[in-house]
Amino acid sequence: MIKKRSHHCGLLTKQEAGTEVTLCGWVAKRRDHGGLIFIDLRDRAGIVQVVVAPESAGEAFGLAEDVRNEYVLRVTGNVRLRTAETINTNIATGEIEVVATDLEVLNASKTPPFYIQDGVDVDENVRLRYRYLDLRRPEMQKNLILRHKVTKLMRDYLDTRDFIEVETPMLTKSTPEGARDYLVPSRVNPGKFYALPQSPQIFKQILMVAGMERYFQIVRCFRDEDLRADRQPEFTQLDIEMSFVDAEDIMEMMEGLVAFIFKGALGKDLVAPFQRLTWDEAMARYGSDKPDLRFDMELIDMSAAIAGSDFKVFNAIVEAGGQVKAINVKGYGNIARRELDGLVEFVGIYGAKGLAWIMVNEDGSIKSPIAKFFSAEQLQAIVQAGAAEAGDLLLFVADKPAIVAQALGALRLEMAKRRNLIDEDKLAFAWVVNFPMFEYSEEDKRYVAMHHPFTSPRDEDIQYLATNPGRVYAKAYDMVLNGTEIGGGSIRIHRKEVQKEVFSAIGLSDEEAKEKFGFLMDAFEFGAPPHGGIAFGLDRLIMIMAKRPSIRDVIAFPKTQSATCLMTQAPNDVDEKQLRELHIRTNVAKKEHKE
RNA sequence: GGCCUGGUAGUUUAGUUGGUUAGAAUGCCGCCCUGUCACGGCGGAGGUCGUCGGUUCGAGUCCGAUCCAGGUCGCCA
Repeated sequence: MIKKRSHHCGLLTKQEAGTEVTLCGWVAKRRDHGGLIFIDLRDRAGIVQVVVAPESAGEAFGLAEDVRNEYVLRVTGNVRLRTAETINTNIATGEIEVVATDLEVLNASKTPPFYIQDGVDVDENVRLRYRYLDLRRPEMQKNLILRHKVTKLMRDYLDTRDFIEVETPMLTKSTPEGARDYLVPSRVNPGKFYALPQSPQIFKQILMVAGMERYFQIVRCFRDEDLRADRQPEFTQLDIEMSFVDAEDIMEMMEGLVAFIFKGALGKDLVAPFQRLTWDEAMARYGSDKPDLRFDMELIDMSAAIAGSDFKVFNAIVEAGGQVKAINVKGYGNIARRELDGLVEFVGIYGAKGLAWIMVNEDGSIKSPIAKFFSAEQLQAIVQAGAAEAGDLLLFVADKPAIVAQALGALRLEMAKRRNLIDEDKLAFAWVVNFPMFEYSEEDKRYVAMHHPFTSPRDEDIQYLATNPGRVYAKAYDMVLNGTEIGGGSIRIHRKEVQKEVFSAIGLSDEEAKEKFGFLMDAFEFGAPPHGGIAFGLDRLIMIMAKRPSIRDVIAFPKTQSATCLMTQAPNDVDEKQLRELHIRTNVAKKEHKE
């Protein structure tokens, strides 16, 4: 007799012993002893052992003999306590088993290309092609469930604080400033294109003008740029905007949100407020605007210690406005020469032309190819500045400040990994505040907005907008967790004059500004409230919470590094007819690539 | 666009200075097995060595090109 599912496999306990249950799930494993068959049956909740024996199961036994991995079964049977010798402590339901009385094969399955279990080491090609099997693995299901929990907690937290979730358009206007847009041709407007949003930035600001006061949206965003472990062409943001607040109000609200999420989803208590670092300080001490604060190894400025030496290389760089900085890799004075050569190459990736080193031997003597350029006193000063003790290794980069920061910042992370200094259980939150408003683009020969051009300059810096954009700092803040930027936002400009000055500072003429953002400028003339907000990268946040190395593991159907989907084969060729309707002709030779 | 790593049975992989029939584990198939949970025993099938071209008497191995995946620099307001 066919019965409806009564329980989940993974949730059965000793409580159910002696009762009849009906389970539905997939065959994780079959162990056939000839006259007795064990089936590990798996559903979303977990695994339970089903025992099929001729004396209790009758005709079900015959069916069980032909069952294979990943067959879909419905099993009715009686829950029984296992005898002491047969208890399996490795699974949650190991103290019980289900003695089948009836079994129905709901569907057969081909032999899967890989094991449906955790910790499998399978090529990403195969995992992505058979994503539905990859997602059937418990750890992947756990990731998606965690993601669901987090977005629910976000909605709960924001709802109780009077935020309104509003949807903004997916088909919107291209704004070439910033990342490349994904474009969508318009059939009814020949030759014209929509852009998929890089973020709902302008819409959420307009929602503030509209008087929503507190807005949020869990929203897909699109950027047509190269992919990374933590970058996908479509990704999800928790987008937030508030009126009548300052930066502190927003940061405080977001600390509360993050604490609520970590408590609710992982049971972890966070200590707020988080550490605050100015951008200048973060760059100086860690060489990064998203420092990993789970370990120390700060960058040390050696300019004073090396002053007056005979080392022409260092002197020339300092005279040209450069820096000499170092990190102290504790206890690594015994590094192999070969590895040291590798480090020179490593910093080269980031534009550093060299890497100098000083080892402090166990007897306190110095070993270094640059030691000869310094007097004994100078060497002593360098060792002291670097707080180097016997057995330590000092690594120096001398270059323009940006390159020193980049190279030494990356080297700091690399050495921490090699020295195993990173506590994977640690959660190091911080705010990086006071970003520069602009950075100079060598490529475009002009200043560009570091955050985005709607970010408000600090009040005291507005006076320099026209004369010296380089010294203007912004009311911008990033939330950093374990060296990853998980959120970034700012107080916005709500006055038209200031917005105009900012546009002009980045070389945007009145006409261009009007053409690109005229509707925003117009809106600002109708009582725009002071406002600000933030956007969190949901994928990155979940990635860290799930302790995964890539956001691909927390996105159900991610793209490969070349932005394709191995399961659906997107993107693909389309019919001539479709292109004609869209008034589009490509200049790519047919069948030139891809098969 | 640059640099780096990898591509060998379904899967994970070994493969030496180029040399006979490309080896293992696991999975799969068949037979046996009533307390296993990485079940066990016996037997078996399964490979265009990513693709194309070149060097060579001979290429999984060397060279060139190319495709795919991953990492990374640039890029990502």
